[in-house]
Amino acid sequence: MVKQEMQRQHTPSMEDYLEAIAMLRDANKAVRVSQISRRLKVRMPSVTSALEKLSEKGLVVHERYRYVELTPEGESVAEGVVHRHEALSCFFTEALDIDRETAEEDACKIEHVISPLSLERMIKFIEFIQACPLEEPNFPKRYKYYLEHGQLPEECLAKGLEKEERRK
Amino acid sequence: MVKQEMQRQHTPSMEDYLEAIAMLRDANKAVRVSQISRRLKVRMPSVTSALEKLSEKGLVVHERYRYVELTPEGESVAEGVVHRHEALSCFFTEALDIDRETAEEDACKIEHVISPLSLERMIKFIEFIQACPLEEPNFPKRYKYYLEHGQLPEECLAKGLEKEERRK
DNA sequence: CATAATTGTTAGACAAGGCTAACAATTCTT
DNA sequence: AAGAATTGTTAGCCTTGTCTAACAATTATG
Repeated sequence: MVKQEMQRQHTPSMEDYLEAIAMLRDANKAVRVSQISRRLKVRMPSVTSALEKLSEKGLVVHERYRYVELTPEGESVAEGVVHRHEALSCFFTEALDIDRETAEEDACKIEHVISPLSLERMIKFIEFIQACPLEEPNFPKRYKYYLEHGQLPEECLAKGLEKEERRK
Repeated sequence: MVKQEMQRQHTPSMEDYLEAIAMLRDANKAVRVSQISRRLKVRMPSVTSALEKLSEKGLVVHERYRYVELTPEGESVAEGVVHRHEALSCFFTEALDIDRETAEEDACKIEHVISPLSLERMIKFIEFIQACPLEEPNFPKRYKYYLEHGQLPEECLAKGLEKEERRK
């Protein structure tokens, strides 16, 4: 097998459709064209034509005028997108202390382009700051202080000074 | 003034062209169509037609068969893109310990879609971990340990146990 | 300086992914 | 169950951004 540029299998647009279908199905029961249209803020004809393409690729099942379903393969693609979305949005809210709305917006864009490695590291990062118990006030707390006050909290400054002292 | 969806002014493609022009100019002296073509891995006619569009928008100056220059406005747009790129790539390498190549690739994609807030927070984050001197082994060091070994370093585990003990 | 090599442009094709207008099927309401 | 309301589809158009092929200008070289 020749080593070739492993390029993303599906376009951002197609990923958005798959993700929307998966999430609507999880929330409700049967997925309709109109719902996808509303959720993605595109007109219904755009949905119809996207579904046709996804059908051809074997990712969804859609008979005219009927509900939409994911095939097992479509399911697994959607799962991947949703997973990336959730990891990203969690990283933005938990690690960077971004508001939920902005975090969601950014996740929606970035989920289509981020590398597996970077995603994995963000997940590891969250695990790490959640697991690592060293000191209180701990890392996220000190970080928030820095965000709010534009400078390090007392205990950091103090330690910083100590260090400088020792160096003399 | 009516509140309206503040949408990104320029497409990812246009931003890529502006960024490439700025960086080529910084590296060399005069920017040619062929250089842009090579750097962005698109064919020359694509460059020509992109330059025409950017000209119409007043972002570049380009007379047929001659060098390409940025207008002051093009300059400032390019500066923004380059700034986002550098902040992102720095965040990936410094904060998440990603290799330079992957960091660059991700930065190239994400620079077109990230919100100003998330970008600002990433910058703040880097400043913070670089400035905060609390303990050694410090945060980035402990994080790397976690990456390599899949579990927290000794001193974290110890602290974690202490905590649990106290709770009994 | 004449011609070869390189660089750049034009013209035209094409794919993706949106849209509107018009029509068709389905579902709701009485 | 018949008409009204809703939902979905078809047809066709538009923009963006790429490409190839063919031609034109510029630059380099013997």
